Amino acid sequence: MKIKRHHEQAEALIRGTGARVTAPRIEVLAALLAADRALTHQELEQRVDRGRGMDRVTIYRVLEWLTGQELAHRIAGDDRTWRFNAAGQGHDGEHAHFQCNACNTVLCLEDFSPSPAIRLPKGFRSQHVELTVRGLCAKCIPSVTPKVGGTLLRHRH
Amino acid sequence: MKIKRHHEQAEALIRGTGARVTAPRIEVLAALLAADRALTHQELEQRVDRGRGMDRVTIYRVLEWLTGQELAHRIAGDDRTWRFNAAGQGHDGEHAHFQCNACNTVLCLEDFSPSPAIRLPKGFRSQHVELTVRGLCAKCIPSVTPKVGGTLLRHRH
DNA sequence: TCCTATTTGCAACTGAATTGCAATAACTGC
DNA sequence: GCAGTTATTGCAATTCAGTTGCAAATAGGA
Repeated sequence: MKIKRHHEQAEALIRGTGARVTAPRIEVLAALLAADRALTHQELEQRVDRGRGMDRVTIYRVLEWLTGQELAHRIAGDDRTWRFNAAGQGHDGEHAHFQCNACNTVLCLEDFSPSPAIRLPKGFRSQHVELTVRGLCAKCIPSVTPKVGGTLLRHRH
Repeated sequence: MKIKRHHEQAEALIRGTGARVTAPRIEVLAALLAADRALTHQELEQRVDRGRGMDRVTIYRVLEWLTGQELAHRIAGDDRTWRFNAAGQGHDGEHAHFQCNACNTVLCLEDFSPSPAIRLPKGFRSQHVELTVRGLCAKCIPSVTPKVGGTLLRHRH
């Protein structure tokens, strides 16, 4: 059973940090591990709040903690809400994100090739390069595709 | 006088859209044109609110309008606040952004070379590619540089 | 100068995220 | 296994960016 495995994996990862192993931490991380895309706090609340009444704030704090432990990534989307993603699933290091312009779904893409050389202003230091592709996901294309075809959607910046 | 020129330029740009030429629109756009980096709503409020009592909401609405007219870009930073940038200053089309991990300053970088080929999942469509470099700006490097040197700062994702 | 649709100002509201503090429960050592 | 300590959690209140509704003001055409 898959769900079970994610719980176990989550527990192991958390235990590995040396910090306390608690139900909220396990459940939140397991939910992230089980997801095939980045989840918002709200989505996590729904997936985790079954049975047990876990507080909203606890989820926020767990996510903050997971991010600090590098067990999760926090992604800033275009709609002012954070999205989270389990780390260590082949998505370590530099990688790109995709965000759908219609439903705002975010997911991680393959690691991308050495970033094109970008010239920074004098005295600046680069620490991390992020590449975000915006567009339409498979689910949303039908809903915006024109009847005849050919029209290009205008995009936001 | 530089400031004056930005006002005139702003007025011309706005007039060019065919819509009404109003003081708030001119002042906000002029402030964006005068800036060497992307400005938050708050920063704009400070720069524009001199003398005249321009409402917060008006600035929001002007920015929304400018963005719609493609006279400005809206950039999602890592701190849940929008930043705005006058368009048409050689920063049209695909370009990269830099955001400082310490002070959150955002600025536009040179247009970047054809985006590295990213494989999207089946059925997805790409509309816009964004590249963001995170790191430290010239002003913030002194404040975080270790005494002896060599330590690498851990970076957020 | 007058008219009308577009903009602006004001006030109230939303929704995500944060903070303070008391209550709870993991781990430690016995 | 049990008590003690300290990290976590739950709850309530708060912040902060951004949004909405509506009446008052005003740009630009007649």
